[in-house]
Amino acid sequence: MPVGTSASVKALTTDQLLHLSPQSSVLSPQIILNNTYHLMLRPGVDLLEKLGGVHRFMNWDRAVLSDSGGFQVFSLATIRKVREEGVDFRSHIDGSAHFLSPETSIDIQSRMGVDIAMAFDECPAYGLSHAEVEKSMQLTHRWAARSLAALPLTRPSAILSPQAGRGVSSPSPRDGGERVREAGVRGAPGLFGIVQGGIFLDLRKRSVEEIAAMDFDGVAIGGLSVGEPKQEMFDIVDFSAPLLPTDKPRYLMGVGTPQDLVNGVAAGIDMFDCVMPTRNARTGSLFTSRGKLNIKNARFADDAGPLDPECSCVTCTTVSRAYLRHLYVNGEIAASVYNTIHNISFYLDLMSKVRQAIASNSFASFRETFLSQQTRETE
RNA sequence: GGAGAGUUGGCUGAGUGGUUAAAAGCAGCAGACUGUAAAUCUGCCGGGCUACGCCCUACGGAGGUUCGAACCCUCCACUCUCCA
Repeated sequence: MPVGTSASVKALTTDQLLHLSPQSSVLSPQIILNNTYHLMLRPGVDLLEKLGGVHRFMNWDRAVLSDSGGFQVFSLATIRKVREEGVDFRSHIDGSAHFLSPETSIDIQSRMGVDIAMAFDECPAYGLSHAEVEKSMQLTHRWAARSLAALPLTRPSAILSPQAGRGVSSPSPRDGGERVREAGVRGAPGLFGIVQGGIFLDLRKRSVEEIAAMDFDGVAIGGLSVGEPKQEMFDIVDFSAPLLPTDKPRYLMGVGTPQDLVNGVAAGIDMFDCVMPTRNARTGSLFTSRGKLNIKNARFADDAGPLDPECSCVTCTTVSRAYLRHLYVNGEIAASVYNTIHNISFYLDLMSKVRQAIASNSFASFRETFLSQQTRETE
């Protein structure tokens, strides 16, 4: 899932995002991420609802998953106070006071009209003690139950998308049975629970059990890639993923590098989101079939070849490395556009290949080949 | 013709006796980026070494004062401004 925090995959128009490649339909994202925290502060949920929800707002007919704001409250480190009811915090934009709780977060996500909402969780910092993480995890569990209870049973009135009906599958009937996703109409969002527990395996196990027992549409592993060593992250993923329900999507939040995705899939993960492809694109770090490269390097100054000969995106099929370097070095806006188009394409292409490999029962060898290619020195 | 200001490392530009191989910015060369306060941040950036230290060359040129000069003095060269 490309990340589009403020209802925008940075550097790209919605149309550009839909047309990353003139040739390949694979290179076209089916879902993007939005962020409750950022959108509630600006432009505000009232406005978004009034304007028909995020889909209509950004002219995006495909799926949207919204982060609940829990992670931002943790990572922005502005003045905040976590209590049982929710979190008091100050806007990083103007310092104004705000409050997020399971109820308010779900309300906002529903009114934004997203397809998948995330439970409101607390993301503990790396380095906290077992006792501290346990306390935080238990709060996340209580908040998970409240998030689920806060989900509207009737679909939001203002959210009608012209070509919708592509929401998440698995319409597990709930009490009341009114949360039915009607064809052509965006219903209430699906809701994913989030597993926490820091780097402690016993806590992760308990968290998986608690979250899996609730009536979520999918389960996410949260609280990772927050500064812990990579090995520690994968110890948690390798341990937790197999414990997750087999009949629900599994989402590893905030991860990661191309290698991380492949390793995550190996562990049993279905979904990922990460700012890496888009942010790195804007800082000149590009992913290719032969490993990562920095387009500003002098060695690309006269390189007339395509960025990645194996890629069919707009960037790789129309301009040279030399031109991309020139744009970057000159600070041209087009550099961010071309680079973002490519990096997202690379990630989408990678996941497409992963799906094919799984379908043809050859994922293990695919993984081995891919990891060796990526670690090879870029020419 | 007269009066004044200036010449600093690739560029712009601080510095006016020692802590100056010389601020800062730019350019250049690398690196980082993992549920996006990021078109951002970090490092290197005269040369050479048997490098956590030493040597050489450097603030227009030449000479001088001084224990010590980019900084003070003399002459020369060049640039700019103003007045006739």
